[in-house]
Amino acid sequence: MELAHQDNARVFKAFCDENRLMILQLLRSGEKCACVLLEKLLISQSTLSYHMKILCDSGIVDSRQEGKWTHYQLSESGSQHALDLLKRLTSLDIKTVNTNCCLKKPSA
Amino acid sequence: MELAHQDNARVFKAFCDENRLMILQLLRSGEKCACVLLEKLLISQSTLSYHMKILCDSGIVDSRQEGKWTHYQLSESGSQHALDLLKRLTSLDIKTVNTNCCLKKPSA
DNA sequence: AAAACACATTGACAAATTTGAATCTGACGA
DNA sequence: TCGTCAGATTCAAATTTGTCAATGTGTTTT
Repeated sequence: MELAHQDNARVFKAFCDENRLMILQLLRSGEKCACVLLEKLLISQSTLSYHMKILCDSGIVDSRQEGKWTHYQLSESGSQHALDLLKRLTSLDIKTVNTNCCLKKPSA
Repeated sequence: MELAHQDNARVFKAFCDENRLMILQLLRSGEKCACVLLEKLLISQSTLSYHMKILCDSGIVDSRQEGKWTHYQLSESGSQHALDLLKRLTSLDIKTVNTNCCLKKPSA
């Protein structure tokens, strides 16, 4: 288990860019289409598109097409997955706890 | 509130590199000194030191000096902070929900 | 005191990420 | 059908990140 470090890293890439955090903040108030996001951010249209792709790929955001508009919203399942993952990555694993380390010199 | 996107992004940088995820995984079994981590990873000593600095700066890992050894362990408070942050970043903000968007043309 | 050790820091380079201008695609609207 | 609009994609440039060799700093050992 737990070998998918590459996939796990991708999930958190969603959260380590300032612009993406601003986008998420905007989505906290509900579904938004790209044009609304664009007018609230100081970035170009192609840059927004680039970030939305990363957010969707990470599973944190869902997109919905409606005519020529694309609507984005926070994904509940994606967020839950990220939370579960984060919890797992930072919790002690009782079964394997072992603090033997170099400061305990072999007394042999 | 919530203007510290730069600081928030720093927290999640801890989790978006494969080597750092492997390091966290190793720390799940308890406190480890740098030399133990080094022998389990295929990276140079300076690279390990670079990653440990990022992990400590993000608050996810604490370090403790003991003689010439440095011991690292998961920070419970740092992890909790990351969890709280993630929860906040991905939850709907009931107070400001507003899905008015461009597809609803003004009927004026 | 001198040598060895553990780890941090610096510098240089490679690789990945972020950016906007230009272009492409598909969906309306006239 | 043609022109326009929303947004994705491509491309090249700029920036950031990750890496290791070399060196620095502080500690322990001899």
